[in-house]
Amino acid sequence: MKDILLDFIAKYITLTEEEKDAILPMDIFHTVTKGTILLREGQYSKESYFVLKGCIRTYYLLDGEEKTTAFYTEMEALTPNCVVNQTPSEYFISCIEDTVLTISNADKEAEMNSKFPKFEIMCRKMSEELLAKQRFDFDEFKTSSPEQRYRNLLQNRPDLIQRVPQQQLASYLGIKPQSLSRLRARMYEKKS
Amino acid sequence: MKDILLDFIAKYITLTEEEKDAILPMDIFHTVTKGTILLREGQYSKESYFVLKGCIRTYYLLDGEEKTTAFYTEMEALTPNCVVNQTPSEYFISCIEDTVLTISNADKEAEMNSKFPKFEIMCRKMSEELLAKQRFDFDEFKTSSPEQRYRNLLQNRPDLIQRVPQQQLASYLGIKPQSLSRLRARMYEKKS
DNA sequence: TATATTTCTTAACTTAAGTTAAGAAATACG
DNA sequence: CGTATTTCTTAACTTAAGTTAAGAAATATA
Repeated sequence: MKDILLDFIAKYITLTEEEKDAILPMDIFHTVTKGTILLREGQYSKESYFVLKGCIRTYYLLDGEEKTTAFYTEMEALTPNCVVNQTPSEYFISCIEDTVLTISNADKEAEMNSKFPKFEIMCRKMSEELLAKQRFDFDEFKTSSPEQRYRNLLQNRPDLIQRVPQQQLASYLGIKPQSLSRLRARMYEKKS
Repeated sequence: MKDILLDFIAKYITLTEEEKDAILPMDIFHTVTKGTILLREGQYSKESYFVLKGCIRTYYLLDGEEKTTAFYTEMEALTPNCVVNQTPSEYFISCIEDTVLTISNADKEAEMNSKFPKFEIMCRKMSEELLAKQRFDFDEFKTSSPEQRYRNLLQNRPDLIQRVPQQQLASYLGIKPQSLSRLRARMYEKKS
């Protein structure tokens, strides 16, 4: 399991055995069961997450309705807005599946940075890449119809369609669950 | 004009007079006229922009149609995806108004970092904040209707509605120009 | 200033998403 | 295993966005 984290880090920087040994005992590994809520609206959390196995989602509660806006699966990191802005969280984070993840915070990051300065360089790179990806995804969303978005998802993250409930997928695609059902029916009858 | 840059930096870090003096002669200030294209699809650029005065936009050319996805005005920074990913640009960047901006690149950033290490800390902070904002905007977009998005824009960036052509605003809102016209007509007849 | 060009608005029609509701399918759980 | 609960699908109807086209308004330019 811990190899996933090291593999991920290896994409950005090269670690010595010493450094690897420094990371693992940091007590950042956690196993959480399906349905666990990691963060609630209104909380002032300082925790960042990195998914090693499983799937978590962020969702807003608007007019009593859950609006899912993002999913994080293996090798994906999430620092909630509330951590960055030091404001109460506007959304919830919950586990869609039994999930193994690392939970970190500013103190632990500082510890990492002092143990090996490369770490900061890695974070910078990750942050930049994430920003670029985020912007690309947003652009793609803006310039696509719901059907195109669904086709994109099929193309790029087919696993999500299997592992995530449709109602959550729907709001992720910016539509209602009924519309997603209909859209899919439309697509599959076109094909035949 | 250069004060705008210093004011912006002051939001993140405190500069000594020496440091201020180090920044200004770096030859990063440029004035570009309305209509200038700073970056074209396909180019491998390494330049980052920071708008001091004026407005620039990013747009994709899809099926011969311009799809505007973002605007950058005073005090906003843009590092194009192609710079981060080292890939050809997927979009264009052009000036909507006569614009004053700084144009920077990795070399100049390195120069800055060596001149005062605080600079790197600032970039990290900015990057994190930007990521949080970007995610928030995306979430808001996903969970809103075109009309809500327009109302949001009226609320949060009313200047854009004045300074940006409607067809560009429309794709920024994820709809067609005709739909924006109609949407506005609908809104204003409701009010009366 | 007059004319050309671009941008914006309006309208009629088409397509697809939102809404409400009911039943089917899948899942949870006693 | 069977029942309860949740999730998904389907359908009919409403609302709004996409499309096509034409004319008005604004802007650029000769």
